[in-house]
Amino acid sequence: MTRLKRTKIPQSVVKRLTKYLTFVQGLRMSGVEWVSSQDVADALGMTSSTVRQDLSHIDFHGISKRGYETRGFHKVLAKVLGADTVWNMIVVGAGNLGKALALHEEFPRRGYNICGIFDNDPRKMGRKVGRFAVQDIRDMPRFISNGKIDVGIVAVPASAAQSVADMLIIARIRGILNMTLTHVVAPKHIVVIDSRIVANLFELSHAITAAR
Amino acid sequence: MTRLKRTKIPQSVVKRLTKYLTFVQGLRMSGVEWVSSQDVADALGMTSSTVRQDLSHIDFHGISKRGYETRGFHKVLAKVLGADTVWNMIVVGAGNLGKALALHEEFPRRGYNICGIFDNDPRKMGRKVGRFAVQDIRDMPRFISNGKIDVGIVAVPASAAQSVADMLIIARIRGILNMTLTHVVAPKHIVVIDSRIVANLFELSHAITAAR
DNA sequence: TAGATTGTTAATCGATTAACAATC
DNA sequence: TAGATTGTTAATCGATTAACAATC
Repeated sequence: MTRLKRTKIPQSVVKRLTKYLTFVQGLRMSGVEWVSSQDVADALGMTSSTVRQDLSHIDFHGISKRGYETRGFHKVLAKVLGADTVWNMIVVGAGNLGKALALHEEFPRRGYNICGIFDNDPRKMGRKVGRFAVQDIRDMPRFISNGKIDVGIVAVPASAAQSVADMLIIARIRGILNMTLTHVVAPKHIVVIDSRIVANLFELSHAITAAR
Repeated sequence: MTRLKRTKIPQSVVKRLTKYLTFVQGLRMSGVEWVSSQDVADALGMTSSTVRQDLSHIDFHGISKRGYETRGFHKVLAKVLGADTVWNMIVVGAGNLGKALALHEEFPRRGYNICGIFDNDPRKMGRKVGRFAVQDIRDMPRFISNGKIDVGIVAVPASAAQSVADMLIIARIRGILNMTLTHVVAPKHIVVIDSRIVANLFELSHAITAAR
């Protein structure tokens, strides 16, 4: 039974672990059984030193001359990232983005189950999004406590982001995926991760502009 | 006329500039005319030192005792991030996520215009996504060169990500927004920014798990 | 065995924070 | 003026890379 290490893994390392997970999963699907730190580094554009240093945060070991067994590698990465368990999520905001996320097959395929979608617009309530009917946001707190919901995805207009986050926090959600541009404030026992697509577009247009 | 500085701005700084832009835009909308580095830091959960250090990369200056004028601050951030110009984008992949992105009002509102959506599935071709008909991916290269397309959003299954990216690269796209989990390889004159929502979910479930 | 590759320590590099003189 | 706040230099902190002994 693989045990997690006590020490906190830096966020920079966690971000790379998500890349390793995807890469190693691909290798397994191709039937590759062993991979070296250099292989990983080459595929993902980094140094083998970084790969080995990152793995030192994890209770998993390679073998000299052979590298890492993909099976165990994949398994431990999934465990460390929480990708080996099932998570219950709700989507708040039934606009185009919220609806798409509620329908995104990739999430349940990976154990991130959508359990409901909420909005505050009465005209949207009851409308079907796949197998879900849009629910009144006022029913959200009860839904969270009844359904053991772990994660709330915030896909509302920026102006409503903080108040929706506050509702989620009061309802004792464990984590928030913030899809809005707004910075969301939360007590530190609640995890907030930003997934701000427009901010990524800013980064992109900056880099294009800056390239000469 | 505001001039951009010569030196390259570190990516860590650029990421924070996107937060400043959103925050300062909100201030302007509320009619606030001046903001101090401490105000920004408090709102976004960082130190005032970081804010001032970040601004040293930019050709914009505050005034002792008053801080920064929001109008100029907003303007220079928009300029540095390329948010003050119009960008032409296409979406590749007409699944739920691709369709939602093609419909996302936030993008054109901010100058990131969707110009078309492509897929390789003949059953999807011709179908309407808002005002767009899904086009054959084989017509993509010509569309890019004819339409002065700057950015390609890759919203296809992970297995197709690299080959789609290669098509975009050959067609001389300037930047790629990668929505898939896969690492995308590109020559260094092509900007690739990852916006991997599932990876953000991994980060989230890791953090929830790691919190004791 | 010989040599490839790990795991870890040490060196380097970069990013964040602290401190403070300049200044409005 | 007095004091708040900038801009920048220096100090600290953390992350990445290099190097190499251990080892399979």
